Amino acid sequence: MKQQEVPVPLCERCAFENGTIFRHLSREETDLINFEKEFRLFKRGELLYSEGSRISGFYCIHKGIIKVFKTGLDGKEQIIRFAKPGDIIAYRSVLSNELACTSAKVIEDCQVCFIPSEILISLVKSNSTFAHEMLKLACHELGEANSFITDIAQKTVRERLAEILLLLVEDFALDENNILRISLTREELANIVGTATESVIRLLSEFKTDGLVELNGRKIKILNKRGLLKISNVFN
Amino acid sequence: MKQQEVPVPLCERCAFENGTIFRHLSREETDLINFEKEFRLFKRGELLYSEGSRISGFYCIHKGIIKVFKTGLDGKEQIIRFAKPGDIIAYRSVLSNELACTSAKVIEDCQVCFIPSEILISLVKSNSTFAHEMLKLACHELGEANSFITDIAQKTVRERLAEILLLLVEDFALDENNILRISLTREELANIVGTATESVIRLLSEFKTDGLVELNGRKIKILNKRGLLKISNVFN
DNA sequence: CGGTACGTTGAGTCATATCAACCATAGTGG
DNA sequence: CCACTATGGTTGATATGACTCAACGTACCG
Repeated sequence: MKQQEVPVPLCERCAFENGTIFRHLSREETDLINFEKEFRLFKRGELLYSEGSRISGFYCIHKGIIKVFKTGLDGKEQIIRFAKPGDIIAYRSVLSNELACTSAKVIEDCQVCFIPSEILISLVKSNSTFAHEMLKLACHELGEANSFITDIAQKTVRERLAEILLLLVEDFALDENNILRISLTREELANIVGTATESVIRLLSEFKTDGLVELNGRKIKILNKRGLLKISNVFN
Repeated sequence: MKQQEVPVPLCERCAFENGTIFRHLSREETDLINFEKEFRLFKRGELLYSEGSRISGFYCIHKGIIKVFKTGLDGKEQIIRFAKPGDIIAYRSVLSNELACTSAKVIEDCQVCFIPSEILISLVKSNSTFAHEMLKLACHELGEANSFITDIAQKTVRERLAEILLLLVEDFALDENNILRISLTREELANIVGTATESVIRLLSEFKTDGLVELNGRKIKILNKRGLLKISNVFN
């Protein structure tokens, strides 16, 4: 399919369907974004922006999945979070006016809207409800980052892998066959958990042996959530 | 010294001297805070608020040092950050309207102002510059959290300890004898780095052997910043 | 003077990283 | 159509960083 054949989504509609942050905007404001934004398509593996670069706008995901990661010294990626339809990325650098502290790469083919920095800044200035919602968003993410720090610092790889699997279930849900609706390489899984690829492989096959998951390439079928929860050492 | 003998700081003055976020407020706005705020003293070891509790306001630090931490399952603390004069804490929970995701405990005797939640919310609503500055603050912290995640996930304990020492030098500076102006127990150091107390002790004494630091109880004298930088594997 | 919190050291263990070899798959180009 | 290559997955052997446990020293405090 050629790029021009994919219809450009309207913000007010996408806000409703995907629950974007733009749901707190007036019709005039979403119209402004519709006018100023640039619709882009990206394929798996493509890079949206990379660490250290200056950012001239942020992205609102309409379709697809993106991984946001930092690159360690030896080139090893640490995945910080995923963005899926309705999420925005790169807003951090825009608002703090710093260079990008992460890179973003496509996991699953994407349709995104690119919105210039000025728009975000001016909305924050002119619409106080929107500003508050952005603050809620940033503060919420901060809370999650703090939890993640504690987990990585204190839990074993085994515990973290179980926890991450459950988080992925929360974020991306299971299909009708209980298969996780996000497909990651073993290396990517390792780069979330913060471990070596081989360790993920070994632990996954242990989980399989224990009847917690079923593996078929990148398809992970979740058989026993409760069991994973127990391993992960979280109670919620 | 009795509590009433310590003079209550004025926000407009403290904003100037300590560079608080309130420097972006008008005189009327700081006056409002001065009127509504409650001045409090805390001694080392005292708890300002704790994880899971509902927060009715936030704190602006006038004097002293506070550690902000999460408690892991086995009760082990993970220190997330420190707050020193000019910093505010607990704003995250206020703005996201969530329960506190951290606890805060005094490291060095403190003078703080407690400001009710409503004030912060209303300032965000009414003063767009202030809202933007709060966003910058939150986004900046988010960036730091992301770096920390990557470090903990990828670096060795040795590297992290060296890095943390340098970060502490940045944040709290050295006195005239090159001694770090923050005094932490070995356990607290371990709880920043994310390791066991014994590991910190062993590594510190290695650093001492290698002529990088000099140890005298909790006093840490920094002898060779460049050496620590090299160990920490950061170049900046 | 006993108690409590903190610091230190040694020994043993284990989880996890590293290294190496190998297989499967898919895309590429001649 | 077939080598060729790249990428990802898997497994085993080995090394080791870091944790745990335990004992003991030290210092301050009421």
